[in-house]
Amino acid sequence: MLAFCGIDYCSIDSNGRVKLSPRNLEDFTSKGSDIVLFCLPEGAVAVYPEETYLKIRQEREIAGNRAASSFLGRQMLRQSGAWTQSQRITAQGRITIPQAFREHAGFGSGSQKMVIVGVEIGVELWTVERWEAEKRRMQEHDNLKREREMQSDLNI
Amino acid sequence: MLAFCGIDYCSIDSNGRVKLSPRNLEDFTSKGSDIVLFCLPEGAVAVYPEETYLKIRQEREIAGNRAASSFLGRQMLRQSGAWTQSQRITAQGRITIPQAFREHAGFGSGSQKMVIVGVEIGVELWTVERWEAEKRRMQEHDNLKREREMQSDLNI
DNA sequence: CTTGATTTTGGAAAAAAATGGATTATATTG
DNA sequence: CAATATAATCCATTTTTTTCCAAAATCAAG
Repeated sequence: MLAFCGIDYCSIDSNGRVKLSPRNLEDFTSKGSDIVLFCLPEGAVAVYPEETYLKIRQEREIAGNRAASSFLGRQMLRQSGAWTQSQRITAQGRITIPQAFREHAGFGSGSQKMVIVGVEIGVELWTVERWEAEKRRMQEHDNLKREREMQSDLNI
Repeated sequence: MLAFCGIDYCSIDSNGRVKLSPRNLEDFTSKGSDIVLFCLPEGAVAVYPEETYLKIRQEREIAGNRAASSFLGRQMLRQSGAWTQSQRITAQGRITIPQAFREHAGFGSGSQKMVIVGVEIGVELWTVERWEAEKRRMQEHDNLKREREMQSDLNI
């Protein structure tokens, strides 16, 4: 079975809680129920199993211990610290998105529809509008790429 | 579980006291309840566990051990001396920000809303306004980065 | 050195928010 | 169309946060 695939339309309640589909739940719990929420610059919230996140985190490890004594170093720490939070999936299969993360991803204060997108190594939470926009953006990019490939095939 | 992560909206009272969230409190107390307050040039106050701060300071010392025999050396000592203060977290999980530090970070005299930002090795205290500005600055940087990446994908 | 005033500190009570669970609604499958 | 499974809403309980008050400590003036 492929893990973390497909798209779910579901809802986030006024307390920021999201119920995972049984399929996604299973994918998470098979790696332990510790997860990491991470605000993506794209304007969505990513959810990874903790062990997966730790690997990602290592790849962009900060050089040396000088981190806290320079502007850039502090900014990097701030970036990854502020927009990351670990959590545990509840007994009812729900996760709670913290206030600041909800704002980042464009979720209002009431309960509303949203989209959970599987991204193979975890899932991403999007508002319906932003997901639609992202889909369009990806398609445009692909179209451009197609044209380039066709063009360069002619030039050989 | 990741330490010192996430963002908390909370408040500072008219005496400069801030209540830490249980999550952050736990992260501090696991390293002993001695902490160091440090005014950042970014216009916020950083809070590190004492042992973490000592490491940061050591790194800085290596860079310049001219100490008290030059203008620059004295200025560095003055800088870290004046804008650093050690303290202990109270039994109620509160810390008190000294008057001078409050002014540095832009906190007025009354009680007001503020933001506690996790930075992996400690936390930072920001006024709401300054944190919003800092967020925008980081986001702009990310937007530029995204455009570059997309562009270079087309040029392969 | 003593007294009075002001600031700081700790604690408790009230308010707000988050959590868990259960019931109701919706959708899906046979 | 009915039965089952899944999702969403609502409510009660607990936890957390904030405000307020009293006690202690510090400081200043006499």
